[in-house]
Amino acid sequence: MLTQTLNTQAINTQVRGKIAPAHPPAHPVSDQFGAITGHAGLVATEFSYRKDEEIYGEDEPAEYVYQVVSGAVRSYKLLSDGRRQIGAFHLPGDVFGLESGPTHRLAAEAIIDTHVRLVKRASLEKAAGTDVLVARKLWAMTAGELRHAEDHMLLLGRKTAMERVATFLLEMDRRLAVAGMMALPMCRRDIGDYLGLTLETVSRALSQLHAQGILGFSGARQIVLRNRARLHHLDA
Amino acid sequence: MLTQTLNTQAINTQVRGKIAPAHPPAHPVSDQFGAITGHAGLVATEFSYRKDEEIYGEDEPAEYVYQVVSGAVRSYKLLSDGRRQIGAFHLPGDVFGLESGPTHRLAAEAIIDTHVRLVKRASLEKAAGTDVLVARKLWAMTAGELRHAEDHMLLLGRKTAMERVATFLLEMDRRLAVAGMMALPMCRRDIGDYLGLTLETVSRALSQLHAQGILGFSGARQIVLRNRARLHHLDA
DNA sequence: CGTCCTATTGAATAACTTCAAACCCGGTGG
DNA sequence: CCACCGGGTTTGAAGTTATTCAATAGGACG
Repeated sequence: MLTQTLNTQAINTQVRGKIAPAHPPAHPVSDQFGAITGHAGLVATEFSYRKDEEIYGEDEPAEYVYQVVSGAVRSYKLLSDGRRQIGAFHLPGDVFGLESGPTHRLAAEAIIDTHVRLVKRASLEKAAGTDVLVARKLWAMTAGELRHAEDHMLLLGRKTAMERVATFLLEMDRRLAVAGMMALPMCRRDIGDYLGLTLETVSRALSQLHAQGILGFSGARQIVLRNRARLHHLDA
Repeated sequence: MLTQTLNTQAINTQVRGKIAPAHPPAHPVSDQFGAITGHAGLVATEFSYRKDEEIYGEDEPAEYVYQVVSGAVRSYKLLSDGRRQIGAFHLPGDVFGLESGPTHRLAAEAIIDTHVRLVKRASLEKAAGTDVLVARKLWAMTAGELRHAEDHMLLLGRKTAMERVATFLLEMDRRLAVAGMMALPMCRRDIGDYLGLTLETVSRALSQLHAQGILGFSGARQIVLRNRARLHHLDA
């Protein structure tokens, strides 16, 4: 597939190794899969998805649990008329698709060409049934997702457009900044659908932050934060 | 305390029994505490909170896990300037305050006079460490909260005011309707802070639904749904 | 070097909020 | 028993924020 070779980020990561991107995120990834697979001797498979390819659909049976090796994934829900709410972005190291019940409650798509590792949900269930530490880890991962969702409800329900964009920039800075610069894998529409805004409103907020010198661009998706303190202040 | 006897809902439930309200909600409550305490022989204490009393604060150590016996509880986050997002309402039978980590990430307050049962978090942790079924149940409860949060993100990020109110009414109808009527324990401001709207917008939406004959009032907080199909249609 | 997709910017519009006043009802006290 | 509070709710009018519709600009890639 030529499309894969078009994405330099995916190539680089794949060439370098199994999981860790070239520059490990500041965020504590600590190999969440390893904590499980190491313990229970589970078999992890690798797989790739092309840009915009669906990984699983909403309400599909949850057969696998995934970890992003390289690339990026969006998890989302749709309304009948096409309005979309992205609940989370999954970046290298992140686990996604983990369910306690039988089905995926959000759909997942690759934002860019993406490599994942995956294990069968059933084998995790089995491991959790015999190993209390595995069970504890699964709970902790779901609880981590819940915390993010709770923070995001506050953003969606009560923050202004500028506050939402500021929060987003700080989150992405924390999760994927390399040498003070972040390479956003997602487009403005994705950001808008994550923040409950239109793509135009996101663009206007970013332009305003740029005009105030709070951030710098080198291409629309390459952003440098020049003043995190002011961004925190805008975050409310 | 006279205040307690003023709330008929609380009285009725307390008189009838420990947990189940007179008319069990369609929603599967199935005594979530019992599934744990029965298994591990944990000691549950009872406690009461008066209207608007704080049960725990945001970021407080999570010492207990609670179950509503009667009354109602709101879980919420605040921004520094006082804007509030209610993440969930907890009604009789619901478990709340369950954390995988060390602290409560939302604050909780009694909406009306409320009775709870509670168990020490540490004893649950201990039980989960020896009994895989308990561990599995705790995970499932957190996963249930996550599902609700994911649905609510869609509402907060992408639904219109009318759609939000319609969703709210259907949720409350499902969870606390008795003989086709629901007695809302919370005020319009609470509803607004749950739906990411102002109390005035909530009131206007309810008035409009009333004018269209979709619901009936007998007092501002006693609502009868007269046409669930049309409400579902408005929900998008 | 052109093409296509994405992003930016502008202007008009719509939805919701804000501010304000009136109303309603449950509870209190005369 | 009734009048009166007072918090909560409804309704109205003006204002604000974000959306929508439209056009231009920018970049990556062939």
